[in-house]
Amino acid sequence: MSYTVNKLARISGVSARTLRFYDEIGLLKPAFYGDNQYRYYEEEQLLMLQQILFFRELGFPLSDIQQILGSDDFDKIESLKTHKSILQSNLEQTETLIKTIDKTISHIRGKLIMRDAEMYDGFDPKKQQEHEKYMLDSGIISQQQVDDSWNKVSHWKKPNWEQFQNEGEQLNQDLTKAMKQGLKPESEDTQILIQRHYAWVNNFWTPTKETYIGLGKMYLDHPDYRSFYNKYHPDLVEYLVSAMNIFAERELS
Amino acid sequence: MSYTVNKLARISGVSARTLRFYDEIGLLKPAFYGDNQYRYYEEEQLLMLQQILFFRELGFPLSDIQQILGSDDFDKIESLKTHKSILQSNLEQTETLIKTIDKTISHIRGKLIMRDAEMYDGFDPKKQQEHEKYMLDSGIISQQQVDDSWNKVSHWKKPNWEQFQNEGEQLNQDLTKAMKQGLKPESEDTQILIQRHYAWVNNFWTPTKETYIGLGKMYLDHPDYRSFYNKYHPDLVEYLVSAMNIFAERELS
DNA sequence: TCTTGACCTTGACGTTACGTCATTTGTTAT
DNA sequence: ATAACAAATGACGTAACGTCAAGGTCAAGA
Repeated sequence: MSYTVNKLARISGVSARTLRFYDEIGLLKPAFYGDNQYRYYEEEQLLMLQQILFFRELGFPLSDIQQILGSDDFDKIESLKTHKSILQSNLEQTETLIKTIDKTISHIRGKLIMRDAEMYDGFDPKKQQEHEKYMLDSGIISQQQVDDSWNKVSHWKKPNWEQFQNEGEQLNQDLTKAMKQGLKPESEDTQILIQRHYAWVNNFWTPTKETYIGLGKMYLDHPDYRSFYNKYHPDLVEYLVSAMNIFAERELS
Repeated sequence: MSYTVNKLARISGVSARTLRFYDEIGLLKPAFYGDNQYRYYEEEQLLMLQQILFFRELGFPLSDIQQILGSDDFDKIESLKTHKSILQSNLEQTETLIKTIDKTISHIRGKLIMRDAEMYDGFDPKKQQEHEKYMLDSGIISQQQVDDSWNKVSHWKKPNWEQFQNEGEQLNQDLTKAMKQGLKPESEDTQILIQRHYAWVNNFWTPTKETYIGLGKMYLDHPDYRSFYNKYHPDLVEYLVSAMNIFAERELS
């Protein structure tokens, strides 16, 4: 019962090219060649091949496998031991690489959060921290909420940020338009816009009646926010905040 | 301050060939080429190179590095994440490989111990077990000592075994010679040989006066041992055992 | 000015373990 | 006989450089 290349390839799971290559480098010679130069393998070669594949899966280079299969059991054990220690140092190596990757990811994320924190409202990270401090000190939000908020956005992807910024931009434009049209802050249309504002803020945290009013107060108190909203219209902050107060009284608790 | 290839190579720790290669594949072009075709790099390229090397150490292929360095931080994080998961599956893979190696080592060791157990005294493993049983039953050694003995030899390397066998062979020949010369078992020369026998047995376990005598008794009782020593001389067993008894009485306790 | 030695250049082949053609010859089935 | 299939050889491609080889360039001393 002799196997031809493709038959042996199929039953052993390697390619015919591989068998030809092993023949070429002298790792596994066929049992004999036919008059047609065809390679014919037998059981013995099949067993040999299985040994080869075993060591190959362990990651031994073919040259080592050659020498290992020609050596006795003592030397096999030695080879296995040294190979094992190589694998073990690979393990450690890979573990530190993974740690490095983790550190790099959080580093980049830190940069990104800073950058985006600046981008979405036009304030630089230091000012952002001031605002946080203000909100903490004035009891608008708790430290826990600050942390939750950062955790929330740190998982955001690019599209999230873009959508978030677009929503904010659109909202402010719509508010400006409503104000210019002379709509009262308590008007239904404006309140619908404030509903959108509330939902928008929910991207970070969920204000209560009290803290939503506090947020409005911060808009008024802080020159950074004033100048931000002044880009749309000088009266926009007051308009927005009074509408927010009405919304808070009517809808929040 | 422009660096030439070798200078940049030295300060960055890569080879000049590597820099030329990176230029070739467009990964890191020099700041400019001189009229002499020399490559000149500047700080910017040094920083770039350090980025490249960072990702290279993480195991990224150069083609990926190209694309990563051209992408923004979001995509970098994504690349790092996917690379991390690749590394993690490598970890698992390697761990199972190590386990496989361990299993293979102990498998081969098992075979070896069997084979060597046969080789060193010419008995096959089953008979060896009989002898162990005999020695256990007759109180020559304890189960603990049997285990210790196997543990001892299972760490042996090829040279150990060869030396051990050579020592035994030499000792038996010397004993035969002494016997043929008409030396009495209690003669000093013969007792020195027995001293060697005692030391030889110590390769496995440390007999007491009583157990050393028991071992001699086994040599006499067991046909396997008789036929083993008969290869040297039909009277060798009796000669050896009586010398062992004298040694035990005089030297052991 | 000439030479020397250090430094630079561009090839081009070698490495690992095959994959993937292209081309040709051999076998088998209809 | 002819088509379809199987096997052969040969050669190039892969990744990331290492390692020559052969030849230009630069700074410095004689």
